[in-house]
Amino acid sequence: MASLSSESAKQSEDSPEEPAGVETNSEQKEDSDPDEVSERLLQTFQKSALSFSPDQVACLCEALLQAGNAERLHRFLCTIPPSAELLRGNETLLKARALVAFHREDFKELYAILDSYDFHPGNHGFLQDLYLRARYKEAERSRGRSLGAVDKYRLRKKFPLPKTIWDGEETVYCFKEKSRNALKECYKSNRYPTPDEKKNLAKVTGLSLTQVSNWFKNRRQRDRTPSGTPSGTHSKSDSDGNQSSEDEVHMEDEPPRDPLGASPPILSFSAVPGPGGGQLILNGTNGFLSAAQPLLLNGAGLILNGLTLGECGTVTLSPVGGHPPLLLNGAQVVAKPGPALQGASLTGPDGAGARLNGLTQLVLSAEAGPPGGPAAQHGPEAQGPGGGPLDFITAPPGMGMASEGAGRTLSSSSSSSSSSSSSPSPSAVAPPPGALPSLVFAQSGPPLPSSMAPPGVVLSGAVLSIPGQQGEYVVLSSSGPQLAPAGSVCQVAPSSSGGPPQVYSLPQVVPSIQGVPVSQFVQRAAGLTGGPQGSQCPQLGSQCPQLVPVSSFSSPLPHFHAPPPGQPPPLQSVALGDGATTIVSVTQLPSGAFPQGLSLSLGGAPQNQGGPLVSSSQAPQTKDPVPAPSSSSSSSFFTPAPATPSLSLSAGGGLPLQILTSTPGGAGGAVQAPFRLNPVGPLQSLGAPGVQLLNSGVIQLPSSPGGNLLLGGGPYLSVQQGKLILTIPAGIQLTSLPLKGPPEGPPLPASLLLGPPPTPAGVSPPGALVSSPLSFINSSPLYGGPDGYAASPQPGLEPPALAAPPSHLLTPESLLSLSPMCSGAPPGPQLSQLSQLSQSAWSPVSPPGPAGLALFDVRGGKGELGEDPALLGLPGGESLLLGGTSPDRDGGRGSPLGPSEDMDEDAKVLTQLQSVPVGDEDEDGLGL
DNA sequence: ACAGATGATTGTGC
DNA sequence: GCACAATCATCTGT
Repeated sequence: MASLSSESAKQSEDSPEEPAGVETNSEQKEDSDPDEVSERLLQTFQKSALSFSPDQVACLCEALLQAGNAERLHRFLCTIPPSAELLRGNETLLKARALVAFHREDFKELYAILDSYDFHPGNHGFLQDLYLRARYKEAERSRGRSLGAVDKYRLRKKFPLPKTIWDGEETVYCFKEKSRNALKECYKSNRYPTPDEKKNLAKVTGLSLTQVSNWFKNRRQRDRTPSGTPSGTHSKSDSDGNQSSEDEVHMEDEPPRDPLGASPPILSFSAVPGPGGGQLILNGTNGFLSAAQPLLLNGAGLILNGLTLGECGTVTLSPVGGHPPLLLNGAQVVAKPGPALQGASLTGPDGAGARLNGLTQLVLSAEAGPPGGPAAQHGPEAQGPGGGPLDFITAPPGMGMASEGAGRTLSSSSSSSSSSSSSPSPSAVAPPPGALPSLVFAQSGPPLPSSMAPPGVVLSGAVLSIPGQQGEYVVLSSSGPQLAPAGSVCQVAPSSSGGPPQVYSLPQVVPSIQGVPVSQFVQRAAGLTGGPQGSQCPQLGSQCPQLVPVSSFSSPLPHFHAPPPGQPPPLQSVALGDGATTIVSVTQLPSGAFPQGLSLSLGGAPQNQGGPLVSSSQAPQTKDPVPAPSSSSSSSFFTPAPATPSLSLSAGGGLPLQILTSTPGGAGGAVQAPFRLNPVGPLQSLGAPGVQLLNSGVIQLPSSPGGNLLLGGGPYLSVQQGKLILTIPAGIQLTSLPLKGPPEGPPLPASLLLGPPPTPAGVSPPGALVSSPLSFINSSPLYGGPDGYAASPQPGLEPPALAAPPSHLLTPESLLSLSPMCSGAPPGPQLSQLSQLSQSAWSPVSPPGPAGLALFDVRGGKGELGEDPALLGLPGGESLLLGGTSPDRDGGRGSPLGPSEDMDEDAKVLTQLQSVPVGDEDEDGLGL
């Protein structure tokens, strides 16, 4: 754009007469609005711009400025040769150019313009506003989040207004010192000035009559109320410093501060080196994990690739079984001191320790804290029909959370930011901006299967992940032999190529609990758990609501694999590939019916080039498959088996797990459907081998009000081809713990925003993921997670240990968020998707069930089925599944799940979170 | 028009 | 970045 002007300038240097930038618009038409007139005028003028005198040009600019159409103004300016004559002394033109520069976000140019000329005081207001907005916007960009009042204040301090647009007079608060003095003088003599005196004061001070009146009123109020009465002296001496006189000791205060702070670890992963060798792999460029709470990583192998861990109170990495080590590759870990103390420790197995490769920021600080109070307890509320209190939620910074409050994140990556991220972490090393390093936490032990890249499929344990060669497909499945009622098969075929897809069959996963509805299990679980929490259980017991988001199937089917022939599923296949993302949702049947099997089939679809397709098919029945929302909400559907090779996962009876992914709707819309996991079931152990979540969009893990999320068995997250895959191996428990829920949207650095590397290959080494149970593949960032994740390695292991104290569990607020956030950077196609996705926020919704707690337990292991006492005995008894409902406030897009409840607070939270990130502010004020 | 209460900003210190 | 006090603005009741 600037180019236009420059070009034109060249052409007609001094001769204003040349038709310089003609090119600009040929298009016309546009709004029929009121603006139409101005548009026409503009067009007309543009054609003959040359003939205008500077005054006329200025007039036209003024008109366009008033109209507030930056676009047109820009076009118009392009037609004007930047000749000195025209510009000289033409403030209107400069203003116009400044405005255009602002809209184009060419801040440098804006500042240059503002500095280049001493503007008339009459224009100061406008230009000051422009200047400050530019500063704010710039900061927002670099920080990846919207600015709060304080942030803006600091920026104002940091970047004082240019003298050219400011008289230089100091102002305190809103009033200039001079005005304040005049008011004070008057107040001394007369606390109740007459209207005339007020008018006079207003005139003298430049303030409005209202302001003068308010000032006197407030002044009297302050004099009166506060402490007593300084009456005579009311005047504080003013500037001289006086004010302190009053004692400020007001009350003491502070009720207990947030208990939230101290909570049990929110996120813990533990993998056992079992056969499958539980590994935790976090691989993503965008990935961001932020937890207010401590992070516990316990397990055999941890691989963090490209993830940023932020705000964890504590991070504990302890290798189990001597397994090796942690590999941090380019990952950043920033932990803030948390209340609770688990002593942060980073430990490598054997001492061998973790390896840090690449840029890594590791900051661990541990503090001891009380176990945390349960701040918000779920109490009664937790339950709710729908809503338990959901706690957590994270929104991407960019996303707009209005509230920034929470998010603090590590932003090291932000590029320019002058801001020093001063975080306390000495050790922190800021990664180079651009580089988002891929971080990899790789275990030393098992070699990462990068080699496997080829079509290779790696099966370990229950999970199978295959990175496609070209990233074509990724399949993760874990098998759980046992229960699978329906023989579901997982097939993975490389899609991209037209070639014959290869299909692999994997054992099915069957979560079902012998036909028993999950809800029941839940209850049982509760009962088993007993304990303190038991009390709460009742709520749970009531029935775990199962989330039934969409209309999925109403009738229970035994299990199905194939979709009913007749129905054309609305969405049959989804391509996870960059390009198109679709949503797949697998829902359980509404209460009552549990489908026995669910199958997901992933076909190799051509993602953009290779993206895998995912289709889910369920059996079902009637339902209209598509509730679909107009916009895309998550819908559930069945997909028949795609012709293309596909991978299908089938879960046996009653999986409690829902997976919803939203699609971009195609188009334009904002599709924000998040990916949701709704846990339905209680703790049961499922024989299910694994659960996969594929989500192009956002994954939500709702946390139940009280729950912890336990992941046992080594779930891992992997990002491939831009997708985040969560794989849950055979046995896994998920419990949600409450966290503080700051929305942390971690602001993503720009680079992060981009998300997963475009490369098809994706970040994750394909083979790598072998055994881990849980994988997330995410093309888009993930957001919020459940508060805590605790993973217990294997069934055998005691989850409880990991689990946070019960008390904490309930806290609604705490949530863990996993968020790889993205900001909405729009650019590339992929990006665009991401951005869309990113917008969606996780909203945890409490499960419908009375208690918000649901437990999710998936176990795959062979043999380990169900009944694991351990599992049942989740800490807290509250178990949580991943589930969430979607609170969609957005428009209802559909949150199917949602019956929700009242979301009182949740709502608030959501609101904040949802605010969208990027960009937006601008328009406001400038009126353009 | 003023008193009060209350909400939003601003300014500072840690 | 948070906490807190100082200021201002706005709304309600009298």
